[in-house]
Amino acid sequence: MGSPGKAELKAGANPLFLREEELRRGLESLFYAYRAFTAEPDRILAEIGFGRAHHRAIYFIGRYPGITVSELLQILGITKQSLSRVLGQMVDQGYVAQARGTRDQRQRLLTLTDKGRALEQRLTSSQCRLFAAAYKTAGAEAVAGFRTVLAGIMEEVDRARMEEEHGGGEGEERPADANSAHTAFPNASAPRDPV
Amino acid sequence: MGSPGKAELKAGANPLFLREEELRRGLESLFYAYRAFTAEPDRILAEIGFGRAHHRAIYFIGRYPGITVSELLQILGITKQSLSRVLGQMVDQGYVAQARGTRDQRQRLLTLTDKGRALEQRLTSSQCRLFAAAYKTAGAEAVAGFRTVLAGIMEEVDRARMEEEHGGGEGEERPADANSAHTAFPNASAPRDPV
DNA sequence: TAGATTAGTCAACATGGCTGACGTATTGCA
DNA sequence: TGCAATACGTCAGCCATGTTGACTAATCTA
Repeated sequence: MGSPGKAELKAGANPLFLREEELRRGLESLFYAYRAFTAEPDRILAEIGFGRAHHRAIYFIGRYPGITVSELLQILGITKQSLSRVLGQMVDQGYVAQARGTRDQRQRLLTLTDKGRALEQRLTSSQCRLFAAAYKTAGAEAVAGFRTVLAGIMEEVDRARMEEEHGGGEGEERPADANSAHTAFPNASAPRDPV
Repeated sequence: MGSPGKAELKAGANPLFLREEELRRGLESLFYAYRAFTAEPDRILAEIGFGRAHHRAIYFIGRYPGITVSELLQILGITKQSLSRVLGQMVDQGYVAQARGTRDQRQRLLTLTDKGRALEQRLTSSQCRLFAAAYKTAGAEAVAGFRTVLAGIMEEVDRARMEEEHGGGEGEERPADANSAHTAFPNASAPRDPV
């Protein structure tokens, strides 16, 4: 505020200026919130020599047990070389287990070990605490708005994946043990868009 | 969902499971949204050999014209060595101008040049478009909730800075030209917490 | 005047992205 | 049956951006 270059925009109660102000506060909020969101996990991970990339992988493996490598790559949006670096460490150190797919033996179905699940829980519960506190203060209505706006910001692919998962099995019609013929990844059963 | 290790949690309509599901969807939404939020600026920046670190610096210099280096460091939460790398490039290439402080000649007050302002506008308007579309779809009420929850997630320091700035001068009682005796950074006039 | 503060610098290192090029096992189709 | 496509892994190297530590110079302030 007080930017000399935008003086003409802020003169009076210019609605364009107000709109940009409003939007800028949104951008900044997202920036600051995301930083807080990653801060505590980063500290936990640093204790064991891991980084944020490990967190992402371990989170989504815990989220979709039996997920294949290529499905995980799609979610993370990184190259297999980048993933392999962190995945290799997590397998070596006993956080992640790999099993050959039964339907397709080329696949490596990824699951968390007990050790991995413990770490994942520690990381996620830390972030959940942060969110739960914010949710409690903000109220249910604000939370609904929060999720709606985030859904509007994210890419359609990601929104679709979340919706598909949500809309999908509420109960047990999809048993997701690691060696079943399908994987737990929502989009996996029918590979509609080949990578 | 379908995690074998949480089978006991998801049996029936366990409220704890539902709560964790709800929270996890929040975590994922933030992750996906933040990625979309940075995607387009990253592409623009890559054109001119800049990265996300440049974006952050140029954004906040545009936001707080006349900001000092140490104030910018506080906002960004990085080391001066990290900042100096990107700041040096931006000064060299004529995106950012430095002026000695008049009150304190040790300070370097940072402002954007016309070239810098043009880039900043290009980056910000890209993000603003994304937000504006999401806001429009979600509605004003959702937007309020969005901002409330983000405020609850971010660190108090950042929340305070945003509030202070917002609550502060609506009009012109704080002329923020680069060589004035104070800086445009909200917390700058009274250094309440020494770094 | 002494010490604190602001800013800048050099060097070295870690993380986590990337590209490109290969190798291997397996699958699926013509 | 045989070959192309697929899934996965790996080696090598590059780049951006964060870190620590040490040190200099200018300037302000008690």
